[in-house]
Amino acid sequence: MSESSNFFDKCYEVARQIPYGRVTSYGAIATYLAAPRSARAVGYAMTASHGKDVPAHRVVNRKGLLTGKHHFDGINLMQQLLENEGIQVKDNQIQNFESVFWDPAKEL
DNA sequence: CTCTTGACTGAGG
DNA sequence: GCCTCAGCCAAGA
Repeated sequence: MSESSNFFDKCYEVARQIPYGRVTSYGAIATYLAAPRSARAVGYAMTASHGKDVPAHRVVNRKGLLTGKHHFDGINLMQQLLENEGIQVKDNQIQNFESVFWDPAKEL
């Protein structure tokens, strides 16, 4: 119980379903939640995902840029986590983005 | 209720 | 491909 907001919980669930070594975009999650216009709201939910079992480091914007890295404990933490999963990151930009991209609306 | 901010996205030049 | 503008949704003051 105690759901702060159903919308947030939905975002967390999808983020948790992201396979290891893969990433997705805010819009992809929003689309999967039947709210393609709520991409910013998804990012907002990720901001509150701290302390939860949500791999928010696997969620980036549509360009594959680590726009949310500043919200982690360290500026390099997000990139470190991604590289730890075998994802190459260069200057906040995920390399081979479309290869590591995981779309919940299609894969799920 | 109104205004502001934000881990976004798409369209236009 | 890059830069700029506008639209959208959710939470907080």
